[in-house]
Amino acid sequence: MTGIRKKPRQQRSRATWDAILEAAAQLFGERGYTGTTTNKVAERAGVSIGSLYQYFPNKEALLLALSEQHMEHSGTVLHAVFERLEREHPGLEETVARLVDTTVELHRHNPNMHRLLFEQTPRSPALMARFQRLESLMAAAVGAQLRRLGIAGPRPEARALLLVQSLEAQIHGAVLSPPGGIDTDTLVTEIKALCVASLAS
Amino acid sequence: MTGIRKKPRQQRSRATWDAILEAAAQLFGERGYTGTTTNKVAERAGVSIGSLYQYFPNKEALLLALSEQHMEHSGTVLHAVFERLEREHPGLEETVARLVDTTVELHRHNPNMHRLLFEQTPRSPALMARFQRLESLMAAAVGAQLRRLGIAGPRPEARALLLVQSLEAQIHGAVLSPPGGIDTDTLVTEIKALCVASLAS
DNA sequence: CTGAAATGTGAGATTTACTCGTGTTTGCGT
DNA sequence: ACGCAAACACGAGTAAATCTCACATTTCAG
Repeated sequence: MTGIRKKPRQQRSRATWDAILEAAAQLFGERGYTGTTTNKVAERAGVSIGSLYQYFPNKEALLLALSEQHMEHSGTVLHAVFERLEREHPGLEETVARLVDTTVELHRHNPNMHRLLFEQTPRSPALMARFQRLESLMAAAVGAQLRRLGIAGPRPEARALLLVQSLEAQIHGAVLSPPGGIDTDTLVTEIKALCVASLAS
Repeated sequence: MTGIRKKPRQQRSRATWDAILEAAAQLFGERGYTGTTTNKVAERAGVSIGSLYQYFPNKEALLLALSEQHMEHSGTVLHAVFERLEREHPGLEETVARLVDTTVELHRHNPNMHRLLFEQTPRSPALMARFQRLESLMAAAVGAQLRRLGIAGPRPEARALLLVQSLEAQIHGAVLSPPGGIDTDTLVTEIKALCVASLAS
């Protein structure tokens, strides 16, 4: 049901594993999740359908593996930003700006994958669990920044979690569903302003 | 592709129409969207599979019809709240409190339907369009409140839209995915506080 | 070289969304 | 009351997709 059926032990199988995921990423991006069939994924990857099911127990497992890669990347990038914040101790405005800007970049970098994971996909419990885990990590890091800036308030964890959820939703909307009449940059500026205002007691 | 294939003209057919949607709501709630089959929906509704497809051109149409009902209800409730705000002109804090509380109630009222529409479902273009339309209406109404309170800022539409997205995400998370260690009421209180702070210039 | 484990194969079993030809009920003009 | 056209209901059957399984091929340690 979840994740991977068998881990590759030889390079040969690692290659087919990669080929399958690469083909899945391409086809999901081109035709959407429901629009791609496992047979077509196997075909484009140049392997038999049997090989696909040797490594991924079902279609959703392909999506989960892709989400794993994507979230790992996002986690790494954000981790670097938080480390730099710990080193340089910038003020509130600069801190918010850096976090918002990198999150915007993460959304801009591969919009298809983002749309795939957060819009076109039936969010299974497994996928939701992965997402919430990343959200928790982010909230913890944001909470640390709030404490550093002395604006953690009476409930640091709650405040941090809400900020993470808010920014995620706002940035996702601003980058991926640019609404009529307002351009993305305007929205990003306003996002930063609102966030700073809500914290500057 | 979209919506309804044939509108009922006799009471008899109206009854089967209702039975089908009721069965769909139950099964979607119990087994999720991908976990329920149209055949099972027809079976539980006590009608033949042919009858189902007489009224709903495909599986997704069931979901769309359900979302229609749900959003119509939400729209009505929120419309009433905004009308009352126009009449009574409460201050910022009270305005935010009323909007947050009713949104929380809407989420609490039928969590399964909410989860269904916003988590378990592949968000088709049709569904996304409906959702964004509701979001736009909300943003317009919130914008009017901001102007009334004299806190619209330089870009009222942008600010209103961001507030709507933020509140939706935060409340959705607080009510439907109560995170470990923090209870819903604490989160709701903090949501109001953050929202008011971000607007009290 | 050899055998066992790992990897690869693809026909087909199973499931599911959806169609279509046919039968039944309802409303209505006469 | 009668008949008839339109609305409604039916369910076996079709096409297409997911996933299995019995067997073939490759790799590699000893």
